[in-house]
Amino acid sequence: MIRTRNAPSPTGYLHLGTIYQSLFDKAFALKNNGKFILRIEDTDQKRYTPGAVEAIYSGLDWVGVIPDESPKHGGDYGPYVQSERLDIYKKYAQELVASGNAYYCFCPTERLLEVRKKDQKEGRSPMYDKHCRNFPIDESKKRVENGEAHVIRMKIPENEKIVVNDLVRGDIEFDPSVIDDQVIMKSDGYPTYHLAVVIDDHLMEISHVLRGPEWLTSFPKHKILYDYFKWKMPIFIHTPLITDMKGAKLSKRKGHASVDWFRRKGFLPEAVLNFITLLGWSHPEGKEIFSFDEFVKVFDFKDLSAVSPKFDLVKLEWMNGQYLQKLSNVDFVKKLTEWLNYCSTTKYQGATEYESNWSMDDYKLMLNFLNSLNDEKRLLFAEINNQRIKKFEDLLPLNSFFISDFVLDENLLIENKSKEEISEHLDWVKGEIEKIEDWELPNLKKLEETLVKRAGEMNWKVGEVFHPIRVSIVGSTVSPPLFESIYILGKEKTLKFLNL
RNA sequence: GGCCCCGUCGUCUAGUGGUCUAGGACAUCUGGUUUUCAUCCAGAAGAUCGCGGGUUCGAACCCCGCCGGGGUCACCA
Repeated sequence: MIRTRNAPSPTGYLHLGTIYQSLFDKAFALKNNGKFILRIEDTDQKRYTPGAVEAIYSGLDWVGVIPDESPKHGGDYGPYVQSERLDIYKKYAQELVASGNAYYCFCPTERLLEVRKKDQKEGRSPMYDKHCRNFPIDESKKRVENGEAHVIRMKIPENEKIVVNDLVRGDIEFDPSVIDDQVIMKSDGYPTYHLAVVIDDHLMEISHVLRGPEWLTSFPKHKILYDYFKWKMPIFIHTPLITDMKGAKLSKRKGHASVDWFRRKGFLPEAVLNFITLLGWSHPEGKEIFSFDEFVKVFDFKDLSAVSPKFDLVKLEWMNGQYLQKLSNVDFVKKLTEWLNYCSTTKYQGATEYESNWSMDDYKLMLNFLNSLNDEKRLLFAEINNQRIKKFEDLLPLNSFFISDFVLDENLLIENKSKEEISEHLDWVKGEIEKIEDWELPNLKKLEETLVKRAGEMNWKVGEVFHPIRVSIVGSTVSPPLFESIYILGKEKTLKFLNL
């Protein structure tokens, strides 16, 4: 039975890396008729953030990577929250102490700090000096019973090379002298990651462990623990580390470490998923755009690369644009409305403030505007915008005239003509628009054709005829198709703006 | 600094000893379509396969050294 898992800790917003790993986990499980498990690793009470668990569910929901087992979805291997499994860890830790593979350590923090400082001063890697390692067990037990503060450390076997295996990297060898006698039980009775993962992955019968490359260095500790327990190890795969364009960890400042950042920018979850799928993996046929279902069919853990890819936002934008274009107008409107709703009713979840050219009012204004339109106009709005934007957030500069006023720049309007010429021209257009009784698109398109002819008669370039109309109505030289926009805007408003 | 991982166009990558004068995609540039902006179409430029040694008739692909980048050295995960 294939069982994969992802085990985020609830320490804040949902990190991109979490959905990156979950997507591979889910795909591999789906392909092999297995299960994808979500476990919450909340053994660090100090870093626990309320709401973080909800953020994990909501982000996973958004991209459609749904766990088969989790605290929320249930399952036969629970509890799926580590803080509810304390008794289990305690039992196994004591087993380790009893078998002589772990020991009580009473060193106070100050001493640990001193040892560390000395190591650094003398140019060594800071490591615990095993001060308590060989205390007689009876004596240690007595001290514990007397309530003395203590932790439990695992013993790293001396003089024995530790070899671990990673599916994509092969065997990796570690010298035991560089491995610390790791604390596995903290003084507060919580286990550390190292003990908890090993126990949980075993008890939950995880067959493949996919995790970030930052775990590579502590991998031997986990292997030793598996050996101590005489448990069969799952297959391990360490993913590539997604970096920013400079090659460093994804920047919290720029925001794109947070899944919610992408959601708020107006990226489609399918596009985000598709894009990160291509980081450290490539389609056997070289395809770039494909559905998650198709991905599931061809994906295998062993095809993952070990290289750390840089996250190219520009390419994501291109891909999102491709997805946006392929949407039907109905779906475009639906997803846009959902997005506006989301942005106007939720708070950003990320490490920093969210920066946007949209104000909270803009979201609401745009939503109201869309709702005020009839179906035909709403669909037309989608039609004229869907190939002009890369993400929903790009909609505002192009369409702000629909929802807010602007200050007209006369120079922009007149350009190389005279004020009189432009004014006369605009008056003529205004007159023609006033004449339109049935405010239907074909009638406006007719006017458009007339305008093209009129350009010839006036000896103006075609563009010169449309330019002033666009500027006076839109307030900018750039807009979606003019007459479609005018149609959506309505006769009244159009007439109001058509002035010099 | 020790240890570990990684190293093909600016970026994501294909490539597993001869078919590589290294392929694709994004970005860039040029041209075309076009009433703006886009889209779309056509084309161009861009990689001495990190460097140096081997092995081999032959290496981007195998071996060694170096260099560079990243990760990690907690009672955080």
